Amino acid sequence: MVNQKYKEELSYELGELLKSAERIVPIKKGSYLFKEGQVAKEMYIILSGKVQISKINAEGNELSLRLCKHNDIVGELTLFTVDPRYIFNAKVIENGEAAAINIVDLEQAFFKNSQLAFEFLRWMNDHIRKTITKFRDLVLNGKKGALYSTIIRLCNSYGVLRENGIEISVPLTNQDLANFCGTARESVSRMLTELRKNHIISISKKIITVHDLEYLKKEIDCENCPIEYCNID
Amino acid sequence: MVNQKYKEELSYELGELLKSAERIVPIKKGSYLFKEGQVAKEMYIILSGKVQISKINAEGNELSLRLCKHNDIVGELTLFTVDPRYIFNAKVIENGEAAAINIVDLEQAFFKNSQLAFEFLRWMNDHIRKTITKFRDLVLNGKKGALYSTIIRLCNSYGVLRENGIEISVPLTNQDLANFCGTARESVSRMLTELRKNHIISISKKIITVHDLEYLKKEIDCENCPIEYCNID
DNA sequence: AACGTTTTGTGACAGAAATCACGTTAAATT
DNA sequence: AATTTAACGTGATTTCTGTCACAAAACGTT
Repeated sequence: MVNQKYKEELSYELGELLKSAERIVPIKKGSYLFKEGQVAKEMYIILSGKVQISKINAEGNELSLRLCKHNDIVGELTLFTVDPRYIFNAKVIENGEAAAINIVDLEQAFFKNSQLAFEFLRWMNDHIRKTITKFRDLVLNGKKGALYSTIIRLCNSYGVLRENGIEISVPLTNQDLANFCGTARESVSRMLTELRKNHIISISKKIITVHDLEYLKKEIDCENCPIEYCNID
Repeated sequence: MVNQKYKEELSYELGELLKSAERIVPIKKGSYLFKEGQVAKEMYIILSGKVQISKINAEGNELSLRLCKHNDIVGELTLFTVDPRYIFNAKVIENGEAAAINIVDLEQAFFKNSQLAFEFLRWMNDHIRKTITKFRDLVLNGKKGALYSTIIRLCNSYGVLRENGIEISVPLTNQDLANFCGTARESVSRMLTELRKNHIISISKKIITVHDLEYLKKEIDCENCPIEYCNID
């Protein structure tokens, strides 16, 4: 049974899920929780630290899909498959711990415990909704729309309110942002320069502070959808 | 209780789901099963006919997300939400019938019946995996990649083997294809012209026949993922 | 068959975005 | 502090994609 120290901080649903957890693994910056193609035996709940989910294509371009933190579930897409293999890379970008849940056990737990299955269904539903709205932004509004949408989502997931705006509390290089947008590093650099020039954002030590979130939202016809669907987790 | 005539054709999982169905509704070409923003009371299983799921943005551009047929589930994203509203449009493009499932009843059914919840979880998991791979193709390989990926998926969902190739058994205009790719109609027209010139495809009466699927797959570095994840449903 | 409507193909052009190149700045390491 | 490495900014150029315009073709209807 798993260490109890995180239990209180978890939502009820995750608490239920965590009862199935086998062990806690430490995660170290730079290492991978799992890599594409590996046989999948476990799904993870991030307890602390940060993990980036990404996919690398044949030309070597990396597409980042999620940036996960405390209470996020990763490796969930391997459930219910005949030959379970991870289809993405999970790179640790900040030290922490993750609870590992054996997927065979979990599938059985779902079967026995409809409360658990129900909560996971709810999570899955939110997750797919989030995924679709995220990609819609990437596809429909060009590269500028992709970047602005990414910044808005980062604010919703990692924003800390400061007197001069919202600070995104994760250091991100231009290349990191480019990977989230499916765009070139140089294009991101140019767009960020323009945003700075117009005092929409400012950047210091790879930390972005957004001074005018409304501007970004207006530019991409943001519908102000609920924050549960508009984040980068 | 629902009409029995379709039961035999359904997979086991859908059969289970269908037990919760309340009524069968006829669907007529040109009408909408539901529209974005409407209060959602029902989820549907398509029994026959075809339904296109799409989203229209502020500028009036339409992005098509799915093209659904027999045994596909639509309207599923409204489950488990506090103020359930449809977030997409479901336009009927071929006459048929759909089984309507009350979402409140269904949520209760999931809670009571873990078998049912389990099967639906499996479906959701496949669905999100499919969604991610689809959008990845749209984002990473440019507009040509988006079109080729869409054609490959259409083959997997609606392809009929002919002596000269795979016939996509749904009439599609260039605009329809453009909507699936998030691209301009004229761009699609040009790309299709080029594919025809190179004898990769041919088109007759809005029906595309693919003569060289391998060419399309090679161009977008297709990994030959399982057909369950590479379709347009 | 004649008509109106929708769809298609294509040229011309403009704007967006990727790529290449390279000097500068910032960060990490010794 | 000095040195190496990584990240950034930006001009120049090329490629890709969208937009506009319009004629031709296909389709549906009477």
